[in-house]
Amino acid sequence: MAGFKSDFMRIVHERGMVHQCSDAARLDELLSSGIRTAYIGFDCTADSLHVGHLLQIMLLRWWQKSGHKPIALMGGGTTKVGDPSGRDETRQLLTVEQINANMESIKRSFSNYLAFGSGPTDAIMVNNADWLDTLLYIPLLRDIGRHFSVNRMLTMDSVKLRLERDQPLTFLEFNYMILQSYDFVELFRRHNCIVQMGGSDQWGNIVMGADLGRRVASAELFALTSPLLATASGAKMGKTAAGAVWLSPDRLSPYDFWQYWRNTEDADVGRFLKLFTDLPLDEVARLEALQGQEINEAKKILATEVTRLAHGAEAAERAAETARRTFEEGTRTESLPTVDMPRARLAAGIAAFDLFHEAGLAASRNEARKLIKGGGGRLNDASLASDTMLIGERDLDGSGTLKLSAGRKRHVLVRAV
RNA sequence: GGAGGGGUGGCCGAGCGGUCAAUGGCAGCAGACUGUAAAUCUGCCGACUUCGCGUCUACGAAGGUUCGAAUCCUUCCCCCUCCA
Repeated sequence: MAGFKSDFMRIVHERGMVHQCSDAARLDELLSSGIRTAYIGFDCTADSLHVGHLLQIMLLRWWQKSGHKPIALMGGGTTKVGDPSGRDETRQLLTVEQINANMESIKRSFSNYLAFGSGPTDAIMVNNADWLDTLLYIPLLRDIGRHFSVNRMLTMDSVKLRLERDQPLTFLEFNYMILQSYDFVELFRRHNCIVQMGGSDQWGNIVMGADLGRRVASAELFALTSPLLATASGAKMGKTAAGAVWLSPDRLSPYDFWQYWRNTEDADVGRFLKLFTDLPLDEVARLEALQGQEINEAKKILATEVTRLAHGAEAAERAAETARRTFEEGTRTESLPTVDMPRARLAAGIAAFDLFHEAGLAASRNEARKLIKGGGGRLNDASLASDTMLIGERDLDGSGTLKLSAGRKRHVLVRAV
């Protein structure tokens, strides 16, 4: 691992972003002798990327910062097939409309991480539907299919694991790796792209693409994968009560995104700083050495840095400030999530459990009751004794708002209008 | 096409005529302890509710038997295994 000549290989290895690389020495050589192009493919299965994609995006970011050209490939075509990797069940088929809508929505997330344009190291975005949609079956079989050994395909983890676990695998999904391989070759032909990166579960698919490139285009192609991430206590990255940690602000507010990182386990702080921020390694070393309560400073920096990349500096500062005022000063801030409530209803009084439900702190009235009965409901920072207690105008502060909390971390302002 | 096995709450997995809204584990939420951490302990964990051992919806789908079915029967759908 030591002794890489190229910035990219040195940086991503130092930061622990690499799981496997097909020929690290040769790739290092190529990267130190000119501008190279790499791509990562992103499925359009949801309308937002999430934390699980972040490491891949950071790889592209370092690729570009190291003086090379990144391609973000949108899987407009491959999503119609569905990647069987790492799944026991067939993905639900999405309609073309859904896929296109998802793709449009996902595109926006990249702008903060990559500089797009037409210069030599500017990032570009392409859609594999552009070439996959019009493929003809027989020509594809004759030109590409003959290079694929079913024997070998059956040994690929994505296929093998399904079969070993007696889970069904459709022919449709079986074809995914062929299309992904085709993508790699197509991007080599169109953009002289020589590297495909991705998560470690993509290793097999990527290597197949590299092999195909060698056979049909005499291309020297490389695979580089990132490790599968879990938190120190073993949970998969990026899951919270509300589901995935989305990168789109429409799905998850910058404040909640910031909070996700602020709540990182102690043992993960250093690793996450290396993986998900641009901070120099000596700074990371200093932060992760902090002990006890002091490591909270490192978590705040982590949260703000990651949020800055995802949502911009302004949103990150605002989230940090909101959190500081809320948690450290215990004061109320306008920037907490706010729900409007007609003044007339407050004047009449609203049962506590109703208000918690309507404010979005509980999924149902029942859940709100249980939350409050269990001692987790707070009004203006004071614990609520009864779930049926009426909340009304007298609980408003000078500016006409009151604060509800579910537990210590989730807060909502209710504003009389 | 034939024979056998199976489809249970977010996931895994018990139940196999009533006491089943359904054991247990995981995940999740809340409380205690803390540092907005981890670990640990405690409570909650289908919806509604006049909060009551009340009502409704749920055990692949549709019918049926029964006072009563997740549990039995029939048909259908889907999955797995073996045979052809």
